[in-house]
Order: sequence, then C-alpha cells, then structure tokens
Amino acid sequence: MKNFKRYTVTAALPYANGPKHIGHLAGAYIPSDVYVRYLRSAGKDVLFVCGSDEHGTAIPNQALKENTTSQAIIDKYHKLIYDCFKKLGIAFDIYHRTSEQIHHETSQEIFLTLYNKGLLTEEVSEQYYDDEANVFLADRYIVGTCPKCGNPNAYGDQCEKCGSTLSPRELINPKSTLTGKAPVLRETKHWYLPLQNYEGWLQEWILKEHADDWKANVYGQCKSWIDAGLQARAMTRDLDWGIKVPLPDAEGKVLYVWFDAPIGYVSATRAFFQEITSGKIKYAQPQREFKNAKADDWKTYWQDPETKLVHFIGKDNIVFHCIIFPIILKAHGEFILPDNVPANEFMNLEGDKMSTSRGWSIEMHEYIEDFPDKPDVLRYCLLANLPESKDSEFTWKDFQSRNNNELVAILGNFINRALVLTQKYFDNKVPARGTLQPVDEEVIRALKEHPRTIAASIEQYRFREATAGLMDLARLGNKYLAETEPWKVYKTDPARVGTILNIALQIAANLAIVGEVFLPFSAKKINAMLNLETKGWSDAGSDALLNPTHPLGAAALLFEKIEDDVIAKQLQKLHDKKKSMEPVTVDVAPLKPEVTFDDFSKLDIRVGKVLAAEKMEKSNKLLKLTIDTGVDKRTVLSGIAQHFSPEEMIGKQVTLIANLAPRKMMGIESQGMVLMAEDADGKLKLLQPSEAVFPGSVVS
RNA sequence: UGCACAUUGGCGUAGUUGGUAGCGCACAGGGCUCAUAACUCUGGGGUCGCAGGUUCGAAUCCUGCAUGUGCAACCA
Repeated sequence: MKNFKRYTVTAALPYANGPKHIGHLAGAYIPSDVYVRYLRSAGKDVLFVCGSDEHGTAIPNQALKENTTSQAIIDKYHKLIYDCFKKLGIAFDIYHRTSEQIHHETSQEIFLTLYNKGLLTEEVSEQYYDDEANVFLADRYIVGTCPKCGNPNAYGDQCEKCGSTLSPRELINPKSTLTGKAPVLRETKHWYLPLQNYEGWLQEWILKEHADDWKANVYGQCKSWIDAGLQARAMTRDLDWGIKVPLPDAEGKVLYVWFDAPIGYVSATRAFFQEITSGKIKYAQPQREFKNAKADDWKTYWQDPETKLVHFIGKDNIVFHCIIFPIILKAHGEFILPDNVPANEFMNLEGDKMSTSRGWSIEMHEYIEDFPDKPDVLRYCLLANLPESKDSEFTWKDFQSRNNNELVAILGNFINRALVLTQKYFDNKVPARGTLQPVDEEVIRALKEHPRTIAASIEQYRFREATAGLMDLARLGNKYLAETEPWKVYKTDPARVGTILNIALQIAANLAIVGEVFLPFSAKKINAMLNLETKGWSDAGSDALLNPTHPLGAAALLFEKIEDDVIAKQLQKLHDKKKSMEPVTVDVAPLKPEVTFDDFSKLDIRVGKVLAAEKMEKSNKLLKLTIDTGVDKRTVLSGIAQHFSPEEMIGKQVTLIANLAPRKMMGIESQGMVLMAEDADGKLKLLQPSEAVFPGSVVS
C-alpha cells in the first residue's frame, strides 16, 4: 500500500433543507470522525472538511413550504446541523457553506476550465415549462396519465404503477405539480459533461486499480454504471437559486447542484487556509496546529499526489463521488482523485426505514435535547451498529443495552474499579510496580497488541470492529482484576497489590488514548480522573504512561444506567411523531358515478335532534336512537356504538335521511339513517350544522 | 423492469485467496464481592434464504428462484 504524506478527508455535505438524523451520522459523519481522530492522534497531517450543501431545487421548494425565503432556509438549517455536529464531537477543521462567495468562484473557475478546454457540449432541447410559476419543470414535478398502463398519477420520469421508464413528453395530459396547470414546451440550452468519453479511463482506474481496496457495495455500484454505458449529463439547470453559469449567454441558468456540491470540499479547503492565514476566522476550527500555513496550501491537499483523499458518504451518493466528481477532477487535470470512498449502507430504525418526512427518525437535535450529556452513548451505539456491509438497525432497546451492558458495566466499571481500589489502598497515588508474574506479563503483552489491531481495523475502514476492540481492551482490564483479586491479596501482600493496580491504571490510561478516537467526551473524563494530559497514539500500548506516586484526580462515574422508562418514552415519542406526520388525505375514496339533480332531490335530508339513545342488546355496533325529525319522533338504528356512547348522543343534532325505506335490524325497525363522516383512521364524526337549527330543517 | 449489495443460532452480527461456523446481547450453571447487582469463568443453542451445479471438500465459486435495500428519473 502506498504511503501518503497527508490526508484530505471529506464527509458528505449535508443538504440544508431540513434537519439530519442519526442515520446520516452512521452513514458518513461518525466513521469519518473516528478515522480523522485516529489519524490526528497518530500525528498525521490531516484536514477534515465538510459544510452545508445549499443549492438545488429542493431549497426553494422547502422555502415555499415553510413560507419563507431560500436564504432563510439555508441559514436556519446550516446552523442547526452544525450545532449538532459540534455537540456530538464531530471535529471538522472547517464546516463551510456552498452559498459563500469563495465557493461560487471556485465552482465557476472549474466550470470555465472545463468549458475552455472544450470538454463540455452545448445542447438545446425542448422542456416543459410552467408559465404560471415561471419555472422549467424537473421530470419529477410533472404528473400525467401513463401511456402504457393508464395510471393517471404517473411521474414525468417513471410510472410507479407499471414501473416503466417514461419521459415527460410521453405523458397524456401532463400537469405541473406546482400549480396544477398544463405545462408548455419551451426551448432551453444546457451544457453537458459527456461522461461516456471517460469510460475507458474509469475502467482502468476503478475496475482495475481499485478492484481490491474498495468496498464491495461501492465497487459493484460503479461497475454496474460503467458496464451499462455512461451518457452525457447536463451540468446546468434553469433555476434562479444557485451558482450562475459563468458564460455570457447563460441568463437564468445555474450550475447543477451535483456539479457544485462536491466542489464544496475544495472551496472549504480554500476558505480554511484563507481564514487561518489571514486570521479572519469565520468557519475554520483547526483541530491541530497548521504550522507555516500559506493561503495557497489548499492546493497541497487537493493537487499533490502524495495526499490521500478519502470521501465518506452514504450509499445513495456513490455514483456522484465515484464517477461524476472524479470525472470533473480528471477533466480539469490538476486534481488528485479519491483513494477510497468507503460508503456505508443505511441504518434502519425499529424495523423500518428512517425518513424525516414520514416522521420515522431520530433527528440529531432531538437526541441532543433529550440526552444532552450523552453524546458518547450515541456515538458508541452507532459505531457498534454501523451499516458497513449491509443495512443495519437502530433500536432503543439496543441503545439501552449497549449503554448499560457495555459502556456502564464494562468500560465505566473498569475505570471506576481501578480508581476506587487505588484510592482505598494507596491514597489515590499510582503505586510502584514490583516483580512481574506471568499473569502480569501476559496482560501487558495483550495491552500492547490492542492498539495495533484497532489501528489496523481503522485503516481498513472497519470501524465496527475497531470499536469492539476498544471494549475488548476494557474487558481485558476487568478480567485482569478478576484473576488477580487485589482486594483479597491486600490482606497478605500489599506490595503485590501495588503491582496489580499500577498495571490496571496503565490499562485505564490506554483506554483514554484509544477512547479519544471513539468517545472523545469520555476520554477527556478519564484523563481528568487520571490527572493526565491527552496522549497520542504513539503512546498507545505502553505500560508506562503513569509514573509511581503520580497523584490521581477524583473518581467519577463515566456513564450512568438508562432505565426502562426512558426508553419507553422515546419509543412513544417516535410513534407519536410518525402519527402526527401522517398525511391528512389518505386513501380518498374514488368518485361515484354522476347523478342528476332529480336523483338528488328525491332524498329527504334534514336535521334532527336525538331525544334518547340506548345500546342495542347483543350488538356491539348498534345504538338505538329516538330522533325528533320535526314531523315526527322516530326510532333510528345507527352503527356507531364503537364511536359514541348513548349518553353523549342525547341532545345532539344530527343529519339524517328521513325518507329511506325502513329496515329491520336485530328485530327492530330503523326508520332513517344518520349521516357520518369517516376519518382516515376509521373514526366516525357526526355531521352537524355549524350552529344549532330547528329540528326538521331541510338540508339541500 | 434492469443493475448492484444483502439474506448466518431468539435478537444484533463477523467470517479477507473454498478446508471441521466465530462474537456481543439474551438464557443456564460456577467463582468473586473492589465496582453503577456491575465483573469473571463454563455451558446449551446454527443442516449459514430456497433449489440445483462445480469440487476430495462450499457460508465462501457458478446458475436459477424468493425476500429486503439502494441506484437507474433533471429527487441532493
């Protein structure tokens, strides 16, 4: 494997149209953060960039939905998302924004370079235009009747009923989903990147060079794209929100969001060096010292072949990061290419796909609100369940058991045991070590081995395995104490106990070093308890991190148990949220055949008043109502017993059909029918005049 | 519909070139009591989605089928 001088690590730019959930964390942000923390701890030259993706059609759409401006949307969600990352310990060197000037310039420069090299093609085509909303319509925003199966709700790109792929022009009776109007065809010009010209190169670069080191899901996805044959893809759009196409004849055109978004990594890097060299810090938060940095240093991180570029993303982004963006970089000519793109699969939640819009999700800010002092618990739980090779599952029960059985019982407990014993027997000072016994030598050997295997896992992007390694190290400590039983030995041989606790404390100090990568907040606490400065990975595995007589800090609990009711509450909250998000109009019954006015006027619909109500015996559905219809008082049976009690019906005004032929039910004749509206959830609601009217009032 | 990835004990999963299937949780029993009834040891439990094939030998390679997810659409 090639040895690199430095690393540029990116995490997918979150799209700033809404909050992000823990599935996003598991996909890209937690693994990238662990990777970077490890590299930093190992003293590597690494830069970790991310930022908000703030262009594309979905932003103005979200603005419409929230009744505000696009700018307000991106401001709101940029802040929300970044705050969450910070509180969860995701340690970017810079978290930038694609709406910044420097990003617009960088994207335009790269676009112009491709243009000037003659690598973009220009094409005029006819596209549907909504002349009420004054926008060109993306295929998705057009619905109409499917020419193949007659489904009236087929999208401009595909009919979901018969599965056939369509183009908007094929739809019968196309309509804009924005205004409901029929769209018109209009000519528009766009600039395309002919991806097919790079097929040969991609075959060489991905299919040959990365056959072994890219993950199966990533490699397979790329192979399927390349084998299917690539096509020219438009790199511009008709939209007024985004980066202006830097050409004279491109009024009203912006760069395609997938053209500019990955360039965001580059502009963030540029902004980073600009900010730290000028001292005008706006977004940069350097997580280590950047000595003698120059504004131009961004180039080293993006153009020097000795830099290793790694993109962390979710599986939905594979094609953009492995095919399209690399083609842009390659076409430009001066950039390095990603060495790896360790894309994760998706994380499900309690047996179902996570979805913010369906309300089936745990948003980052929701977690932080409910568990403000537990960022590491979430980090650990996600790390232990990362969807590295297939979709995985987050459940609150698992969250609880990971916390109680692993963080509390194994890691927290070991640290606590080592410290409490030292307090008790050695006045809270690190005891000196005597002659080592085989059991000591064995544990020291194992201690040295752990950081090595953990590092190897991380370098292969196997973060789940690496996390298990951390917990194994804590297990090693517990096992050592159980085997040596210092609390027993102390009665006969206090010096021997000194040796044991010295070694146990060295293990604790190692847990702080290794833990910093996975659980930074807890690692900090361990260091405070040990009264130790943060140490780097080069010290990991050492059995001499604490010197004899070194005074320890105060012992405190590292993690606390999570009780059942906390978990039950979260589950309830999740289900409630889903319910509140359910669309109002579900399964609306189709229209019945037309009737004439004469048909309608045959019905005698009038308002009556319930005088008496009682349950029908042996029926769980029927209520027997006595209704004042104005002309008479009559008995009506109504199948509403599961929705209304007899008591609450008495005195109510109801709408009834008074001339419906009488019908016998359960031995009693019903002389009319009370009208009800059935809600989406099957619940019945009374149909009443908005204000009380005289019984017998006719409805027409 | 096409392509890609996945399918392993009750649950969550590992299995890197084919060689008697590992781990965590849960479960049962033992040890210990320094520790947040935590720790530690031992044990039971899997014909590796289904059906074929290649091989001395297949969870692993090939074919077909089923199920799930993603992509394919100007959805970020």
